[in-house]
Amino acid sequence: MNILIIDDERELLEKLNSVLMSEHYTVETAGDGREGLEKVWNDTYDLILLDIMLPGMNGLEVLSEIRAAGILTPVLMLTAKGDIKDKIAGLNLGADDYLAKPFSLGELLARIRALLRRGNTGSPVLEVGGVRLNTVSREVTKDGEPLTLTTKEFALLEFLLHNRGRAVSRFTLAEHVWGDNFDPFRMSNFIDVHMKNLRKKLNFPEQESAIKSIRGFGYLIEKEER
Amino acid sequence: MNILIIDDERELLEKLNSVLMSEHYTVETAGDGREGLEKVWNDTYDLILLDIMLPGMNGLEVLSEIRAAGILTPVLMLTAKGDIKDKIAGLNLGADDYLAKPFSLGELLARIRALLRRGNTGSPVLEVGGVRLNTVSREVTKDGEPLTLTTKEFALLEFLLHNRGRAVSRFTLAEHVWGDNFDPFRMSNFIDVHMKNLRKKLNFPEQESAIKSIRGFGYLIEKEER
DNA sequence: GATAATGTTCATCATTTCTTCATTTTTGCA
DNA sequence: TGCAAAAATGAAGAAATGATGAACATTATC
Repeated sequence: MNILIIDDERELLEKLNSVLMSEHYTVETAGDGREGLEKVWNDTYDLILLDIMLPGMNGLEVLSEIRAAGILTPVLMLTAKGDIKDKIAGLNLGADDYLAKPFSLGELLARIRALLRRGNTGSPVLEVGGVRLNTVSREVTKDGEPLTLTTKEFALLEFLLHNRGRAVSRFTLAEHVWGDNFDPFRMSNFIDVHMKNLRKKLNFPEQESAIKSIRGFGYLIEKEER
Repeated sequence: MNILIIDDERELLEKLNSVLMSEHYTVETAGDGREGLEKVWNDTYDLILLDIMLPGMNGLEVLSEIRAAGILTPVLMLTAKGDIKDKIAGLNLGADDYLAKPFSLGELLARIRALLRRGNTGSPVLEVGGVRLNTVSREVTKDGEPLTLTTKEFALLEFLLHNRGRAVSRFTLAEHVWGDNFDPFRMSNFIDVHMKNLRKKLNFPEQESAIKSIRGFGYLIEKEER
């Protein structure tokens, strides 16, 4: 999961960055609204953390631009304490949640998880054909038996499950799972290799892998069990 | 997807033209309001980019004429920065979005995509005579039974369905489906071959192929089911 | 710092898909 | 009706894709 933080307080930025990284999110940062928007146009994020108080263009303006462009990525606004006016304005503009500074990291993480879960059942457990993936405890089981997935394998499976019924291109997969650290020009077949290993661990019967290949495009976990 | 740009700044016009072409849109341009309207009467577009500041007839007048004629094509207005008055006037006249100059190309593309997505039924499923093509999951079925299309077949069918009711030339087809990698001078009959294979898979009864041939031009999927 | 675990690159192979080409069929029109 | 251009077709070689095993590199863990 790829998160963009737009905030001008360097200290907070770095702290958030390291906490979110340790929670296995892929993180990018922007120090002001302009830079934030630039990133939003050029990349795909699963969540945006947006400070209202920003130099130059403020957070509400940034949000309004994002929504005007039809980008529906969930946005979690960070506001100064008690600034109810901003809160209301933000929600009207299409913010998905807000959090008053200072906030506890635990609360922030809880809200992030809630937003990332949205659109799904609301349960932190994603499932396909006997395989259950718990996004909170990060445990994966097949028919009750625990499986040990590596970080990348977990992230790939999680992303595919989040996008069930949607064919996901290799490029998108790389953007979300590898974030900034992938160079679209020097693409090798590392995604294929991880998929191979993942499939092997999931161990579905021949020709019935939960993860379908879409030739010339990418991968897909179907919406309905067959 | 067919886009009309009405703008008098030649430089901007050419830049937009080349960027949109490279994104596989079909683009036509007009240098003033008169010429723009002329094109609007004679062709069907999926989106119109309209500069407010035009010599002679201004953009708002053009927009008003278009809407007065009952043409509902989405219009994205281009305005000078901060010209709120124009913005409001434009939205009242039926503009669908506006963008202040100067703008980043990424932003423009994001808004275009947003508008084009709207224009359709909203559903990601395109259909013709029992064949359903899901643009999101990239699955295709005929009467409920899954069909396996190759990348090119899928792209061709998708493009024809997106342009239902419009005859599509071989050249346009090649531009959109093959993109950069096609050389208009070394044209062979590869499109015909793919169409043959596609038709065979869609397997419509004799003489009733969903895909009609337009002699000397290209192909067509009719607007209404017969 | 050694060892293990994980991630990435590389070469190979089977398979699918794309393109070309030669030939036949259809179509529009003189 | 007959002709020429365009389109459809079948077959075959060329190109591409994805799966895979294994080597190599990097990172984490003790």
